[in-house]
Amino acid sequence: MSNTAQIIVNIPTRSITKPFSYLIPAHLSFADIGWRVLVPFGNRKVEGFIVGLEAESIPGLKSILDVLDDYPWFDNNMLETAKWLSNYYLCSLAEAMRLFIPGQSGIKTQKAYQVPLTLDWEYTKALLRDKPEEYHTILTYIYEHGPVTLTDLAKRFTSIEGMIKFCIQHKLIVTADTVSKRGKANSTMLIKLAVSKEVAAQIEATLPKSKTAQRRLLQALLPTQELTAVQLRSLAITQATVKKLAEQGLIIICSVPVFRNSYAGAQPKAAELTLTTEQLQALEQIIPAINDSIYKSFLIHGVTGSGKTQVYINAVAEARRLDRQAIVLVPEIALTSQIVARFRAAFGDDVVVMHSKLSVGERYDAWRRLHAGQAGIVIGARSALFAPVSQLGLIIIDEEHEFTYKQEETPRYHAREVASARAKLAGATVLLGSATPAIETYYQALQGEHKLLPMNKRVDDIPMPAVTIVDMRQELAQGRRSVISLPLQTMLTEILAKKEQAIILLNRRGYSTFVLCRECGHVLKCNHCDISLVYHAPTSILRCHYCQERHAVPDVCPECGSRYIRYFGAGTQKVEEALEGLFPLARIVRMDQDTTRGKLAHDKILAAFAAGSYDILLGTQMVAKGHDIPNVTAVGIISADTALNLPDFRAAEKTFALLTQAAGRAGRGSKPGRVVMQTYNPEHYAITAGAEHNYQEFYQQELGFRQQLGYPPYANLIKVTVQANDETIVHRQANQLAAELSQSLAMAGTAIIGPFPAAVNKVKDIFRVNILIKTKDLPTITKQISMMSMVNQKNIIIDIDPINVL
DNA sequence: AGCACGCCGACT
DNA sequence: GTCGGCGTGCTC
Repeated sequence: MSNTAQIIVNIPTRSITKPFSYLIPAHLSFADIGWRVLVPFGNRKVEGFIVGLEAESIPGLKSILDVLDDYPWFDNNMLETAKWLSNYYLCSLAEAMRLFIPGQSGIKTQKAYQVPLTLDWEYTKALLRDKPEEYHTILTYIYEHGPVTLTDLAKRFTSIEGMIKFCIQHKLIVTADTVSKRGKANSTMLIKLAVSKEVAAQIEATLPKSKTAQRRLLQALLPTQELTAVQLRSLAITQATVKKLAEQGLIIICSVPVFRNSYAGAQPKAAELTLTTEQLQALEQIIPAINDSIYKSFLIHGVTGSGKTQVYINAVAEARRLDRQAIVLVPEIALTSQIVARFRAAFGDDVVVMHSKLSVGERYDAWRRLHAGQAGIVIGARSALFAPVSQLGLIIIDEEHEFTYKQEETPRYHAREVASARAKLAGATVLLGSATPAIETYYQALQGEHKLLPMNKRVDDIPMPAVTIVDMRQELAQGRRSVISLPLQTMLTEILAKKEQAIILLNRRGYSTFVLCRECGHVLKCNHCDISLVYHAPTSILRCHYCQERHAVPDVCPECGSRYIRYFGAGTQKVEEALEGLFPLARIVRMDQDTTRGKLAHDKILAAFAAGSYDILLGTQMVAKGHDIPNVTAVGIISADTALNLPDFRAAEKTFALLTQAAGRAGRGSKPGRVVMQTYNPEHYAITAGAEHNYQEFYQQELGFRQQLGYPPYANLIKVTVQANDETIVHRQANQLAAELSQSLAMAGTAIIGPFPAAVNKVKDIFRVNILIKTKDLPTITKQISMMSMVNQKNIIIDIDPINVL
């Protein structure tokens, strides 16, 4: 008999790594590995996850207080995935397991106090003699009302802090936190016939005429043998009648969970599409793999508009046919309503959509539907990867190169890596899709880690748009200083005349990107961050895009007192102004973080644009994603090298992906598309290859660069960031750490680079210094690091496979 | 994460 | 001589 459980307590800290042992009380003897429980921990009650059982009991153990669900939350696959994650990304098992819990924890704890039963009131009176009257009043209140929450006390009395502290110190009150389970299931009544149809019919016939309600209920039950609460209400049958029949043993009253579903409503099945040859060829490879139930990974390298979504849908249909579940990851749910709509059209209520706007309750319901097998497909951002699907058959990652798949807070996992780990453990298929695969992914595909499935043709053989590169240095040489070059202006004039539409991309919001004093060269910077302030025109205010702080525009330069303060660099607002000047009759709509505050703002703007209410859509990278508007025949890229100038090794990759994606928006209908790219680096391979839609060319160039500098895929990176609010301390600590690392990680194929200050040296008054580790043997190095004391230091961030090294 | 224990500065 | 600062260590 195992009566002891090993439990990971759900506390968000790296310093608790080992499980704790608790007794399993007799009434909870069913509790097994994977269950979520409530345990006493110190003087608190916390959530815990059972990860092991052992037979012998150690004396003095505390007991599990309760279970949090009526089934084990973690199955073996989820537990093993969490272990893998904690091991690979150097986080605690608790931090990894929390990812699988909606809202990170299944309980809500409220601080509460009560008076101990053994309290000596005479002694207390003496103790409180020279204290304010309030002390006694509050103590009496706590005594009379049992455990009283801190919020309740704060509402009723003023300045309770000192009193609480005093009482705890003298043991007049003790903490007795109140714990409530989160995301309780809503349930509804369901009544079932407890006897056979024949018997019921017989009884119904013999019932006295006066019992009309009971007879009606039995009659109603005869055809289906069960009725829901809603049906009972429509039959006007009361609770009393139901109770009567239940007492006679004719019916059973059950409670069944109901699920909140903000996407409810059956959708019509989409018409079967005729697949292209390339789609069929891809599916010929994918479908057998799903049937095999052995891990296999595919990379669909498909140009924009080649019909990847249809391949996803058919693959998911196959998994569902085999009664296996599918996880579909998209970079950002708000920007991908089209793919969600297509899945819902094809699979109706079998689809569960996860997004950040769902309440914790809705999230719980979605999770429960998946767990109960009531839904088989989950679509969402990277967190959907942790859905409780027990029959995992397929994981799809759309636009796999997107940086949003990397979580930028601990645990700093990459969805692609976790997907492959979870799929390996489940014997599932992974399907990655992109027009511009990440260099690492494509490299792995060529090494045979992913089966490569090329899709080079657009659906209906629509040609790729023709791209013109405009050298902005030449524009300037010809005396043109506008942010809109002559070729771009010409293109826009032409398409406006034809009543076609255009998208303009500029990866910077605001009006101007920096504000400079022409007298002394001083650039206005944020007080809390080491970054220049951005001028926002409509409000005439300077804003920091890192800490969001607003500053008034100074009349004179704070350095030299000069009045020559000028705005430089173009943001979306400035381009909007320029476009309005050039095309006063054109209807222009701007889409960036500043205009998409609301819940469905993206969708609204895109829908209005798609419906033809605007001629030009202008915005940041969000205009380049997830839509398909046939009347868009022109795309203008104001500054193709915005991302290129970042001092990061992925700058070229990011630029190439964005250019390709933006260009792909043009000419999706019957009319051919055109693209104008403005740049100061017209000969850079990210730009030239982007203009030619030539991934291979870009890949070869970029791979050479990566090899030369020993960057991924030729080595793995680990970024160690030291943070502190004192610049000298940060540097001292970083230097010390770098020395320590060079010593303990000294081996061939591993190099320590830095410390060097982060590109934005200070954010919100915190200084950051990075140390970069390059290694060809990641498992050994992570193991070494995991034994160092720095893994427990909270001002040190360890980022395995960082997405940037800034 | 909390919370207690513990060792050094400014106050009745 | 005490109140209180936050460094260190523990929680089954």
